[in-house]
Amino acid sequence: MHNNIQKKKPGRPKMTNDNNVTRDQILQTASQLFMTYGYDGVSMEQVADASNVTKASVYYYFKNKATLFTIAVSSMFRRIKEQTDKLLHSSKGLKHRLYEVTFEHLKRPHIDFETLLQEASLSLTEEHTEEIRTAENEVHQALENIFKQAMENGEIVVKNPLLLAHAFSTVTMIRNKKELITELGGPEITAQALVDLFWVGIGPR
Amino acid sequence: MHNNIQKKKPGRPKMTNDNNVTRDQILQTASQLFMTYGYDGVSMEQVADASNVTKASVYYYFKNKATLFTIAVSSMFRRIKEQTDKLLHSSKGLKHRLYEVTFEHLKRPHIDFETLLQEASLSLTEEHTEEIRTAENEVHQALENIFKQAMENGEIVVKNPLLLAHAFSTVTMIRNKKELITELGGPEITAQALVDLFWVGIGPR
Amino acid sequence: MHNNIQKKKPGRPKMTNDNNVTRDQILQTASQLFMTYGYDGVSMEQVADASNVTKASVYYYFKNKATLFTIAVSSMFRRIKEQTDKLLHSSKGLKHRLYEVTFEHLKRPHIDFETLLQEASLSLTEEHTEEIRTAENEVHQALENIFKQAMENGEIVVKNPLLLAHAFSTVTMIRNKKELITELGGPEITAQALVDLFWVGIGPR
Amino acid sequence: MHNNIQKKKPGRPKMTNDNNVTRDQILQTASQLFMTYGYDGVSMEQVADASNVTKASVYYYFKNKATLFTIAVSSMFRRIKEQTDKLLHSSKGLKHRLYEVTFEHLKRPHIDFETLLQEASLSLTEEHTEEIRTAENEVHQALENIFKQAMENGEIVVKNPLLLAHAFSTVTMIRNKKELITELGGPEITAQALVDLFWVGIGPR
DNA sequence: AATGAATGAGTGTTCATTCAT
DNA sequence: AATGAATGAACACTCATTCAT
Repeated sequence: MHNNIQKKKPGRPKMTNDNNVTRDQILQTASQLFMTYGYDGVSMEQVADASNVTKASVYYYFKNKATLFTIAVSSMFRRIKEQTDKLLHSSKGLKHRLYEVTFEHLKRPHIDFETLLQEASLSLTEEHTEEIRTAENEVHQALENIFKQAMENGEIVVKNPLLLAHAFSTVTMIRNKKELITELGGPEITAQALVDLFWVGIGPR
Repeated sequence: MHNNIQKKKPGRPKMTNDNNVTRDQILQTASQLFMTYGYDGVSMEQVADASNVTKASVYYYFKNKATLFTIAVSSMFRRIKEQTDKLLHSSKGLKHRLYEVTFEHLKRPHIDFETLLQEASLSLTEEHTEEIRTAENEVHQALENIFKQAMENGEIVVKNPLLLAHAFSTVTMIRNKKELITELGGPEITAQALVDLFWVGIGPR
Repeated sequence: MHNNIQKKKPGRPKMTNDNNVTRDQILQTASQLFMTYGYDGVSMEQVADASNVTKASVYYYFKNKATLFTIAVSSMFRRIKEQTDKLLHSSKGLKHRLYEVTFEHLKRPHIDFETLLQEASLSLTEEHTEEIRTAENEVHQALENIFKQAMENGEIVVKNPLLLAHAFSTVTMIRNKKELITELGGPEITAQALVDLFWVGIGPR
Repeated sequence: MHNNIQKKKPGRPKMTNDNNVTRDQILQTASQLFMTYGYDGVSMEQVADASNVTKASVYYYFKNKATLFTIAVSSMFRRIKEQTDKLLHSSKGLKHRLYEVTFEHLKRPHIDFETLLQEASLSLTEEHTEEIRTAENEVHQALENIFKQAMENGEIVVKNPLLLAHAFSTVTMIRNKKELITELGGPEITAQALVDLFWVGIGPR
C-alpha cells in the first residue's frame, strides 16, 4: 500500500528468529552437550568451541549459562513432544507405537532428565525451573494422550494414564547401559522386550 | 547367638582400615552428599565440613576425589545389596516384597545412579568405573535372584529375569518427582500403583 | 547587541558537530553517569542504554571510552565555569555568593573530580588529561577571579587567591556525606556553616 | 600449671593473628593499591602479584574482593586514628599539630575516601559499608577531640567541632594535585599556607 | 547515521590437590 | 593422625572495541 511509507530502518537488519543460524547452532550444540555430560559437565567454552564461535558470542545470545540451559533443554523437549504427537495420529497399533518411542529413546545418548534438572537446579531460578517443567509436562501429556486414546479404543486396560506415562518414560531410561543392551542383543530386541514386559506384566496368568 | 558377643580385646586396639571412625564418618557423609548433589555438585571442602574434619584429612584417607567417590558409592551399593538379600529370605509374597523395595526407594532422596556415574565418568579411571559397576551388579543380581525364586515358585511368568531386574530398579526411579507423587496421593499409594502396573501389565485381558 | 541576533539560515541546516542532538544526548548522559559512578563504574553499554541508542552509535560519535570521558567531563567543567563567571558580575556580597556556590555544590550528586581523574588516568593519554586539566583550571580561575575582585574591593584579606580557590572548591566536597549534612540540619544550614567557618577562621580573636 | 595437661594439638600449628606474615603482607599491599588506584582500578591479581603470592592465596585469607577491601581500608583508618590520637597528648600548640597532620596527609599518596567508598559501594554489602564507616568515624572523632581540647584551652573559638573535623580532613585532600603543590613551593609550604588559611579565615579584620 | 553481530582480553571466584609441620 | 598454608588450572561472566551492512 502506498500509504505505508516504508522508511528504511537504519543499521544492519536484524536476523529474524527463524533465520538466525548462529543462535540455532549454539542451541543445538548446547542441548546435545548438556544431555550427554550434564549441567556442570559442560562449560560455556565447550559450547562455544563446539559451535565454532567464541565464548563471548554465546553470551551475546544468551544471558548466562542457566538461561542457555533452560532454553536448550526446553526446546529439545518441544521437539520430542512434536515427535510424540505425530505418533498419536499413526494408524499402527499402540504396542507398535510404544516400540517406536522406546527405540528412538534407546538410540539417542542422554542422561536422566530428572537428575539433570536436579543437578542444574542449584544454578537455576524458580522461573527457569518452571519453564523446563512446563516443557517436560507437555511431553508427558502427549504420551498420556496416546494412552488415553488406546484406552478408548479398548486396546489397553489401565487405571492411571498419567502414572503410566511417567512410568513408561522412566522405564525407557534403560539406556547408556550399553553392556546390558548388548548382552540382550542390541537396541531393537531390547526395545521389543521392554514393551513386552510392560504389556503383559509379570503376574501369573 | 554366640556370633554377636563382642569380646573386648585387651590393650590398645589397633586402628585397622575397617575400624576407623573418622574414615567411616567421611565415607558415610560423602555417600549422602554424592547421592543428593551428584559428583560435580559436591566439593571436597563440603565433604570435609560435613564430616567435621579438614580438607587435608579427607586427602589423608582418600587419594583423590575419584577414589573417594568410588569407595563411597560402592559401599553404599553393598549396603543396599544386603538389604535386598534379606528380602530373598522373607516369607511374604513377591508382590508385597516388591512393594517394600519400591517404598524404601521412594522415601530416600537420591539421583539416578546411571546419570551420576556418567557425570563422574570423566574423572574416573577404568578401574574406578569397574569397581562401581561390580558393586552395582551385585544389587541387580540380588534382585534377579528374588525374581528367579518367584519364577520357580510359580509366582510369576516371565522370560528375562535380568532385564526385569533392571526395568524394575529403573521404574522405581520415579522419585524426587514430588509433585507427581503428591498428586497421586503420597508414596505408599504411588508404590502400590507402580507395583500393580508392573504386575498386571497394560495389555488387554 | 547585534552579535546576539541569530539569523535563521535558509534551507536545511547542515548537521555540524555542535548541532547534533544525538551526540549531545550521549554527552549529557555520559557526564551524569561518570560523575555519579566514576570511570570504571560506567560501561559503554550503560551510556548507550541511558541515551536510548546502541553501543555502536556511541562509538560512531566518540572514538573510544577515554575520548568520550574527556569530552563529557570537559564540557561539564565549561558549564560550571560559565555559572561561576556569572557570579563574578553579581552585585551581592562575596559571602553570599560563596554561600550560593556552596549550596549548588551540596545539592548536586557527584564524586571528587580529582579522584575521578586519577581513576581514569590509567586509560587516558597525555592529551586527554591535558584537555581535562585545562577545563578544570578554567573553573578555578573563575573562582580565583571572584576572590581577586573581593580583595580589590577590600572585602577580604588573603594572600594566595589560587590556593584559596582550590581550598574552597575542595572544602565544598563535604557532600554525599548525607548523614553528616542531615545531622547538621540540611544543606542550607551546612552551606551557611561552612562559609562561616571559612570566613572567620578558627584562630582566637 | 601442671593441671593444664597440654595435649599437643594435631596438625600444623595455626599462625596467630600477630604472627601471620603473609596475611599482613597482602593487607598492607592491598591498602596501598586501593588508596592509589581505587576499587575497580585494582584487580585481585595485582594484589597477589604485588604481595608475591598467587591469586588463590589471597582468597585463602580473604573471602572476596569486597571483604579484602573492607578489612584493608578499615585497618588503615585505625592506623591513622592511632597516629591522630598521639597528637592529642602532644604538648605543642594546636596550630602546629594541625600542620603536622596536614603535612603527613600531603605526603601520602591516596584518593578521596568518600569517592573511593562510593565507587566500591556497588560491590559492598551493608555490613561492609558499616564497618568502614565506623573506622572512618573513629578518625573524625579523634580529630574532633583535638579541637575540643583546644576549645577548652581557649586556643580556638569555634561553634561546631564535628563540622570542623570534617572540613579539616576534607581540606587536606588537596593532594595529588602535584602541580599545584609544586607551584606553591612544596608540601611544607603548602601545609603551612593551608593551616594559616584555616586559622585566620578570609573575612576582613 | 545507525546498528546487529562478533570477539579478545581480562576479572572475580572456585576447587582439587600438594606439602611442611 | 591431622592440619594450615599455598597453588595451578579452570570457570562464569563482562567489557571495550571492531566491522559489515
